[in-house]
Amino acid sequence: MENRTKPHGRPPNEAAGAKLKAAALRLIRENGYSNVSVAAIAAAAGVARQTLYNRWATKADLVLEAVFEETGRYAAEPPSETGAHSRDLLEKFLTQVFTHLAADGDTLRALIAAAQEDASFATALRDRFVQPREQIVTNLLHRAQARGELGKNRDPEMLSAFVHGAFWYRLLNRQPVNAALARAIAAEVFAP
Amino acid sequence: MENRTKPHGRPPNEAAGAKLKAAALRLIRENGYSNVSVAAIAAAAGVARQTLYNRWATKADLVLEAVFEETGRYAAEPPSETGAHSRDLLEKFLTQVFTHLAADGDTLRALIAAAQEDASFATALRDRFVQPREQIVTNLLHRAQARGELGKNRDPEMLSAFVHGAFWYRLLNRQPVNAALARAIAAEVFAP
DNA sequence: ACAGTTAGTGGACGGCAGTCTACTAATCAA
DNA sequence: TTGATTAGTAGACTGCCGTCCACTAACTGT
Repeated sequence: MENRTKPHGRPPNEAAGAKLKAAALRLIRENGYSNVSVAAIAAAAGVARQTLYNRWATKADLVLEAVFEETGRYAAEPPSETGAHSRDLLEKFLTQVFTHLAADGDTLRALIAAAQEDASFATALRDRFVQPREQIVTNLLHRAQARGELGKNRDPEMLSAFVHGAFWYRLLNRQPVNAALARAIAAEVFAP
Repeated sequence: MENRTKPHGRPPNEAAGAKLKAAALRLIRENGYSNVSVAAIAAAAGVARQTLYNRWATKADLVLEAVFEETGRYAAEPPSETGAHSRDLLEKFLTQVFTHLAADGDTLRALIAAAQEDASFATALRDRFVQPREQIVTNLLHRAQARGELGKNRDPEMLSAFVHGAFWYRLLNRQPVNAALARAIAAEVFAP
């Protein structure tokens, strides 16, 4: 039911939202997530603090949206077509994710941490970020199984959890998350 | 170089530390980690806030020590001896860890979150909690490989990251971490 | 007994998050 | 033009964290 009741009142200043997202990303990349206060973001955007809270409930929600707009598109490409081996498709996909994460790995760590203290933000993070990526890998593994590149006795859901789990485990323990890890994960998943 | 200079001055009140740990565990289990303030813990222990800060730098450090004293011993048992298959040893070990974690799963999530915002606490958590458990599994997998229960082409370090990663991934995404997961993990690691 | 040293207490302080309120600004409908 | 409605601004307010300080308490060596 489209609630198109043509709202009255002063229209939101779209530029303010954009400036807030830009300021948040810039400040956080410069100083680290926990060293940037909501007040500092609002000040850098030239906007009142309340204007930020009019759009997002917490700093985490703002940053999630800002990061998502920058990197969210990339991982949306499902690698399927060609005749390449599924192992290589998986490695390529993971390498892409890890590469685009290089600039914001610390920020993602902070967002995962924020999700532990805020159930509704956890849902948002899961819906927008975690689930889609998990689904891509699960689909890839199912296809691999159908093509006979993965044993029929393997469990694609569990393996997908292994893959993302290894990624999270490395990330949250401040260990390198790079192309070498992508290669090692893909090799182990498809180890004969 | 043992610094045994027999310190002068008023001796620390050992009971205060114990009361603080007990109060912290009790309050957190009742109300959740983030709903318990340092002031509340100190008040419940009948002690000044500064006394808490004399012993621990943050709430996270206090809680880590309190949880560690309760559950830290359990996972220290390395399952090796018998003639059982390594798959079953792994499942048994994971079931033990998950079971003893049942009461404090939310607390562990909060500690992992705290580690993302505090590098020195991250080190403490890793040294006391994460590393030892990872080592146990890695050793188990190496033994399995030596016994021929795991293919020579498999990578025990990567598999260990898979195991703990799957655990973290489930825990941090608020999904069940129970005996069924232990069974599924062990089955997948040793899938032929 | 007394000086030196360390611990515990109560309270002040600055910084931050998130809420709220009074006021001003922009838009639509009648 | 006027009233209703919504957005933005500035600032107050509460609750929390972590630090700091002045004062008191307990212990050791001389």
